[in-house]
Amino acid sequence: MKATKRSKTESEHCEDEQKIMKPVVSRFFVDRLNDDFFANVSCVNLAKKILGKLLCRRLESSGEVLKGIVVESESYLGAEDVASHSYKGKITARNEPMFMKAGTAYVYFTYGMYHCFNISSEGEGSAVLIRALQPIQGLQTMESLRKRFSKKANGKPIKATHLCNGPAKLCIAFDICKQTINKQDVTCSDLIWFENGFDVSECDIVAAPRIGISADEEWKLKPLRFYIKNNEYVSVRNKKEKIETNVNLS
DNA sequence: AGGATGATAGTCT
DNA sequence: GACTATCATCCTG
Repeated sequence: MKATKRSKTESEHCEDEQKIMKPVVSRFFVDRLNDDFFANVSCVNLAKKILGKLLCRRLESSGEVLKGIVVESESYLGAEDVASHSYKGKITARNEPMFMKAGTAYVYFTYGMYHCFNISSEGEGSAVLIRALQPIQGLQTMESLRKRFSKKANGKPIKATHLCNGPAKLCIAFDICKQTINKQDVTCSDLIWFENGFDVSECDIVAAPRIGISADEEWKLKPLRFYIKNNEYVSVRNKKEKIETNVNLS
């Protein structure tokens, strides 16, 4: 295993970020998903069709591009969704990106130390939470970012299946934080974007209840979580799903 | 392989 | 002051 060259503190990292304005290399974006992909699609359908697509992240410090296949997502709807930050149509400083143009990144901070990454969608206050990725490019950097975060620094390697199998884990592995990524437009940002990856047929999409919802019984059970059937990279907590209902796309 | 628990601070009431 | 769209760690088996 090669040694990592990253050893910057958080503050140095942020300084670099402001200094470095690297030219955008067009070949990065040949397969980028644009407004055609994000607009005019319901939140639920966006959550489904983003499965198999590539989440791409260019690190400001090194210019390295990390990539991972989206294998798990969740829909958070607008005013009617008890589990959504936009419940009752409330707009706050935090959830503002949920109300912005479809394709806007919504990064929020939770549990005192973690970030979660969403994409706003059509539908007032709706967004899609990216819950898990199958990493395909830059795994070594992802691993060092994960290890840097959990300062414990026991040298144990992290298995590829455990690198991005959770909403906060993928944010750590992709260096996604509120300060740099929140409100980025993924259709034109050079820090974060999506690319065409693999077409996932409808019969390979599983719908299930969302994770970590404690509020309302009805909304807790709604099948608004989607993942690629039998994929090894979905978040660990949910491999014990008992009910796997195939979804009808249309 | 899986259950229990503590960490830790932004956000909202 | 209460509650997190969670995770790493420390157990048990």
